[in-house]
Amino acid sequence: MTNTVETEERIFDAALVVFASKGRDGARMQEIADQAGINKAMLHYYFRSKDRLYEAVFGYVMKRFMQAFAQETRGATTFAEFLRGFIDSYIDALHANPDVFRLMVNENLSGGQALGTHIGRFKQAQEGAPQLFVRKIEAAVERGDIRAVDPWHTILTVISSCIFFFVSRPTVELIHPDAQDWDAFVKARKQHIFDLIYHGLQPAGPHDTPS
Amino acid sequence: MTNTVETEERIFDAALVVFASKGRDGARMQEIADQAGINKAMLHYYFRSKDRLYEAVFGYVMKRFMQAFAQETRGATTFAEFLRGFIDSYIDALHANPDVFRLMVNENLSGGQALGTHIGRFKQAQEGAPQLFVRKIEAAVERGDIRAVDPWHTILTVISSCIFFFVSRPTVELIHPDAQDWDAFVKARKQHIFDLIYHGLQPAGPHDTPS
DNA sequence: GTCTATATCTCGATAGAC
DNA sequence: GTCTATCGAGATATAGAC
Repeated sequence: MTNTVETEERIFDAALVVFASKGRDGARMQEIADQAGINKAMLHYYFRSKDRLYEAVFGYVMKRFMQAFAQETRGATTFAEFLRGFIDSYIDALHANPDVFRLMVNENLSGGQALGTHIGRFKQAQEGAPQLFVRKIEAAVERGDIRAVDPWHTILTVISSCIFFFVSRPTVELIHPDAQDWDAFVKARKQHIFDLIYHGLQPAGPHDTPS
Repeated sequence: MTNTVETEERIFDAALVVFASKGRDGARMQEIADQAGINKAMLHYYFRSKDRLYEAVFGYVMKRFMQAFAQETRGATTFAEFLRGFIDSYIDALHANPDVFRLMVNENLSGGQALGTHIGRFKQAQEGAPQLFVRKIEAAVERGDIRAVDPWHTILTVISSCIFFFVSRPTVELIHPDAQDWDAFVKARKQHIFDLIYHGLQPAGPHDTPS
């Protein structure tokens, strides 16, 4: 009777949070219902089963994951601008919706069987796939802007540096001195990652670093 | 009657694998028993409950995690040697026992409440803690061997680069062209991480990179 | 569409024979 | 110490009133 779309979204958002934290098997339907502020029976009314709910949420996660790659960095003229734009928008996406990426990691930890279906489109996606990043690096190498590095390993290192501290946030907050103010920490981390990677890619010899 | 130590170890190893994959709540005692090749009742005979079994396994994981930091790199004279030694031994530890680190990540994803107990010793551990790494960086900065960087962010970036590809192995194998031969990939990744980070830390101006 | 009540099954844990 | 059998709590899922 009441707004059906809104309830479905509430369920969906709640499910994302719980699945991201506990995983497909560890999640409890009751906890999802509580988090959504509705009754347990509604979960089955909107999504038939726990598995179907998970599949729906995971499909959304894969879409967001691909979009995070495709963030608009085409305005960039120099490689430095491109790299900064990529890191900034990728971390912004993580900061705005960390559970999207936590769920991806959780799925990987438990074997990643749900990946198979979605990863196909991922590989052949026109723009926005890792291929875009790889081509940018290869072009910059040819131009002599950066050293000759393996582009696949490079993108993996960038992604790792961007995602991992969100995934292990509890440990980071316990160990890292500055992580109490999380927003400030995230901002500082953006700067650090760009700075370190950009320097790491510079050709040997004298060079300046963009701010 | 038969070798009690061996059975306990079998259970322990099996529990590590299953907990690392499914997490504390997602893991099933039946699956652990199957993996260990023994009966379900034995789990409760050796460890009273699922929670106690988890605590035992997680305590072991924390110990190994700390030890991975403390890998012997004191023979290193130059900063380059130290960095390479750290990356190599850290990735070796991961390669030999990936589930140790997967469980750590899983615990973090589900809130990391089990961390509190163990992280205390971790912070005040004499040698082998991140502090060792941080001091090495600070010393190298003072000597002018490397640029002035935030040591905490730097170690976090190194650790991220070393751990993350193990954690998301299923995705990496699907996307990354060279990851089919995992052992070779791990070896190549060691080299890449050292190369990129080391260059990233070099002072601006002419410099050579150790092989 | 939303709730209560309940059916059905799975899982953690125990009892007891050997 | 190791197994089989089973109990009881808690989970998913459904039925049915409103």
